[in-house]
Amino acid sequence: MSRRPRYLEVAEALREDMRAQGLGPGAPLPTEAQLTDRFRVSRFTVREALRQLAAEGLIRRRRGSGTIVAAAPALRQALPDAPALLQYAAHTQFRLSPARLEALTPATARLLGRAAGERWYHLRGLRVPEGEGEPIAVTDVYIHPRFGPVVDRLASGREALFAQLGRLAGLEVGRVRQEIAAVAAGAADARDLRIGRGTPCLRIVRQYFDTAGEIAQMSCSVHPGERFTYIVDSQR
Amino acid sequence: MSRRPRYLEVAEALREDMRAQGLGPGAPLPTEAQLTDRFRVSRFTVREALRQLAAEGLIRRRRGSGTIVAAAPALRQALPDAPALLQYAAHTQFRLSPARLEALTPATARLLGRAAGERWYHLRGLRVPEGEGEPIAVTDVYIHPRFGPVVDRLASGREALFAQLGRLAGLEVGRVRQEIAAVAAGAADARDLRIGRGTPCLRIVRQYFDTAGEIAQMSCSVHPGERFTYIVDSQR
DNA sequence: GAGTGGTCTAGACCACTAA
DNA sequence: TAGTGGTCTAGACCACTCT
Repeated sequence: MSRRPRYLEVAEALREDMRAQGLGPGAPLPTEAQLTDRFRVSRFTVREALRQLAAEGLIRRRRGSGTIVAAAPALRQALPDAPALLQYAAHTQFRLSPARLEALTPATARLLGRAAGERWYHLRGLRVPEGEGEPIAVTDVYIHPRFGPVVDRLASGREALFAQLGRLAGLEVGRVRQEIAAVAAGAADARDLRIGRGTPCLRIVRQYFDTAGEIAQMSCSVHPGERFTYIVDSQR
Repeated sequence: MSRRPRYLEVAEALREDMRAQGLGPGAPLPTEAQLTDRFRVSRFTVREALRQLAAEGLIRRRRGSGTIVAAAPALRQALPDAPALLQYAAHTQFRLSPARLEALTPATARLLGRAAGERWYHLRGLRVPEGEGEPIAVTDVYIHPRFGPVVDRLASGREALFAQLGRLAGLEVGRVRQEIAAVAAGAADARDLRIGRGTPCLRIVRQYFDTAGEIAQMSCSVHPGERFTYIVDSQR
């Protein structure tokens, strides 16, 4: 068996197919039987691959009817508990600007619930799908000055910034507070996201605290409404 | 084969186990081998059940190590009923239209993740501040037909519909799934909320399940962005 | 080394959809 | 009625964790 699970390779091949052939919403995908033939794998493996794509919101499946490309290829984020939060970067990349120590402007301070003039490391990042596609989010990240020794080693890529901070500075996440609102895209965000000004967006402001209760990082993400859906699943 | 998939029954039995035995975070669950013996099913069925629980965030699995109860999402305290979740609910009222049994339109069915043509009781409500002020949300509520005997006794007021259903029909909420997105206000919603068409809004689609895992109620709320913010506070 | 969960095969029957 | 995806069985080998 190869190092990478077969079903992930099949999923990747299907993603590439949809991209290359420019399949739009509603376009049919091959049936499971056709895929087992094409990839020379069992139905189990094909179904695992399709399950993966369905979980990503890329396809929809209906018994008796078939598999089609989903209406809105939106990224879906599930489960707001911290571990899942760190993992949702799975099929996306985060492109970072260099970090700079800056004073919070009054508007930013109000948004983040801090005092204006506080100094934080600030960087701006764009989250894009692996391969190709429209940006999914633009994020302003603020990192507490006590992490100064490691901020220059934060890298673009798949790993979440908070996970990198944990690895580099031995930080453990304790609590995450999120504030979700609908806003109209501003000028800078609209440009970076390649959308029109005023497009409805989800704005998610997060505050990360370590296990001692000290605030460590804050971020403000803006997601175009049609490219992102936030899902919470809770049990009593 | 029974009408209800075997793996859902296994999942439900395991949920009941965790509840009855009061298993806390980190407590080990039986191994897959033990569960195949106990329930007399194949490993596939056991794994589907465990996959279900993992997707709900109830358990965590690690190869070589075993399956344990997951750290509880801190969200849970906020979820028992909608008013506790929505901070403003204490000072608002909910004005209802009468419930009518209707077939889901294709668009609504897609939004709610159901099949078009399914028949549900439908009512539309407007949440307004006590005293005076602009509406805070407009909500379409869908109630499962099995509650037919009590839907006419649902009343406008401060008590959440789900709480009323619980009181009138002896229903207990088991799981709540919420899907949050940013959308532009449509014509009908804009009129009811007295905002302009295209105004950014938070759309929250909720699915309520009873303790047996059966879906009981669904709702779709639309909040003008500047009148509503959704806050999640999660603790590990 | 023993035991765990992760991946995978080759079958089978079923519920549902669409022609 | 033919074909789809959903469920399920009985096996197998593997990567990983713990002791």
